[in-house]
Amino acid sequence: MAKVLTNKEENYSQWYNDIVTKADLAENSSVRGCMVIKPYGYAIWENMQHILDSMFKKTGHSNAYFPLFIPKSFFSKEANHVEGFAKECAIVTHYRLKNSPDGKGLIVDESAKLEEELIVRPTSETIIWNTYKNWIQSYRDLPLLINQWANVVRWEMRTRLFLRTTEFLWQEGHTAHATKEEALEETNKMLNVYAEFAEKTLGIPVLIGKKSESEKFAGAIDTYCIEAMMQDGKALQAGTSHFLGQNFAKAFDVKFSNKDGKLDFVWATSWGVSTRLIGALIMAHSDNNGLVLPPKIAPIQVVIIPIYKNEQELNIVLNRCKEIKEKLENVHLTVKLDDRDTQKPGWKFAEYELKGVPVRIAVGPRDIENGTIEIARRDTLEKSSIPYNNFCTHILKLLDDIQQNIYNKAIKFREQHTYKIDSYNEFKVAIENGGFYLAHWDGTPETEAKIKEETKATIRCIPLNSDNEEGFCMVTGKPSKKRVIFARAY
RNA sequence: CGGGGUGUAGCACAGUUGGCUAGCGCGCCACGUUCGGGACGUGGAGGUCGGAAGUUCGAGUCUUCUCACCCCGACCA
Repeated sequence: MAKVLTNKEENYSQWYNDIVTKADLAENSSVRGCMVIKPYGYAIWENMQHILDSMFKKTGHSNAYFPLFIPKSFFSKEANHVEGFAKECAIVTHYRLKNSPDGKGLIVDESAKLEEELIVRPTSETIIWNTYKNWIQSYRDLPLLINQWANVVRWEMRTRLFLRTTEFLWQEGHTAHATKEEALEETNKMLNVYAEFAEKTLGIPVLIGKKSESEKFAGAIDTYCIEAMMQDGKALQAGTSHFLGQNFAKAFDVKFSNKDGKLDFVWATSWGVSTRLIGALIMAHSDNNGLVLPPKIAPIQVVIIPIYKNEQELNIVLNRCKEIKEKLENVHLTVKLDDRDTQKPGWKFAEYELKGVPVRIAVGPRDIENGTIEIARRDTLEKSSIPYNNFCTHILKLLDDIQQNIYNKAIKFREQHTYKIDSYNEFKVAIENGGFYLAHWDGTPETEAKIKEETKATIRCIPLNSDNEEGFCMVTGKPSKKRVIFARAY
């Protein structure tokens, strides 16, 4: 087979880019730092949307939509928030163009300058809280549980397909609560929704934890996150859930009357995941033959490829293929029958491997004769021949196996690349090979900054699900109550 | 914004100290043989060599300017 992908071990970035482009997920657009998501890539995103949406509905959330543009003044009402985002905003200053006097195209009409500039949202806290102010008067209006599916723009210096683009798609939940406890519970609940989605649907094991002060969201009291390990040993933040305290309520003056008739500021949370999850999916599971998709998220779960030499064989084989397709669709699988006569079977095999389709069925004259079908699973690349009778049950079980196996493989990889470490000198050497390092830290931003500067590693999170352990900071030797996770990150 | 690099066919590239009609591979089109792991043969189409100016008898090649993109840093879901 012709080599189509860069070897993962040779050049991880190139391998990643190859998969994104060759599996037909996305490409760079001519617009600076922006990405065109192609139909196959978008289908993955749509599946994520559907599954997440149903999880949000179950937890009582509703979808709504807020404006793309945020007046600059809204944006600067929360001090930490503005500081965090000011450096990466796209700003609308004018609303009209005119013909250039020299006849060479269009220029900005200076007379159409906006009185107040509009910011293209990098996140919607400000516009949403400005709106919530009018929606909330009483404890009877709470909790307010809203989610938005939207695009946002962050003017990043360097971009990478799916992982960091100037414009990206995401969902952002913004909730308002009467009490601190309830808001904290919401923060935690949504973090767990994300963790469950990552693990059960995407097959990506994640660590749940809290961000350090320097890594937390601009404007949050606490930021919680799910962190995943990619196959080069680097960490990827796959989702965040923020406890915003009363920061935004105070900035936008959102008060409500409680049951005792007293005025109080509401408590807030926000949480989001983005198209970055597609990048996570690629980097967590793919191999040198291309993408490997967990069945639950795959746009095509089973592909059927007919094999034939002449028209007579084609008729027989194609009839069998159509039967197979119908039976699989009856058990609610997404099936594609690729009966194009413009590509040959070998080409199609390679193509669907590149695209990560979990199960491939091939049917040829030999199978018709023997009463079998050939099935190949993408995760292990194993092929086998099974009887045509009752193949549906077999496929359903196989898809479950694949879903589970992909997750098991990923968690095994993470375990093999997670280390407890106590010596900073050893850490400096070991971090070069990637991986997660559980180490003691004295809790100060200074030490964190020193480690980042010297090793490019950051604290990914302070894990929530691990036991306390007395120890001493690997850098300063000061006492520590718990190990935190260090890694290099995307 | 600093440091480095690249612009030649849809993609990936070669093109010598300036020289004749600008090339290879993949892909594309046609025909034939093939079709159970990205088939092969023969023929064919496709280029203002990123842009502008300059040097020269002559520029893909040299000079200046300019634009775009990529990589490394700072920033970040």
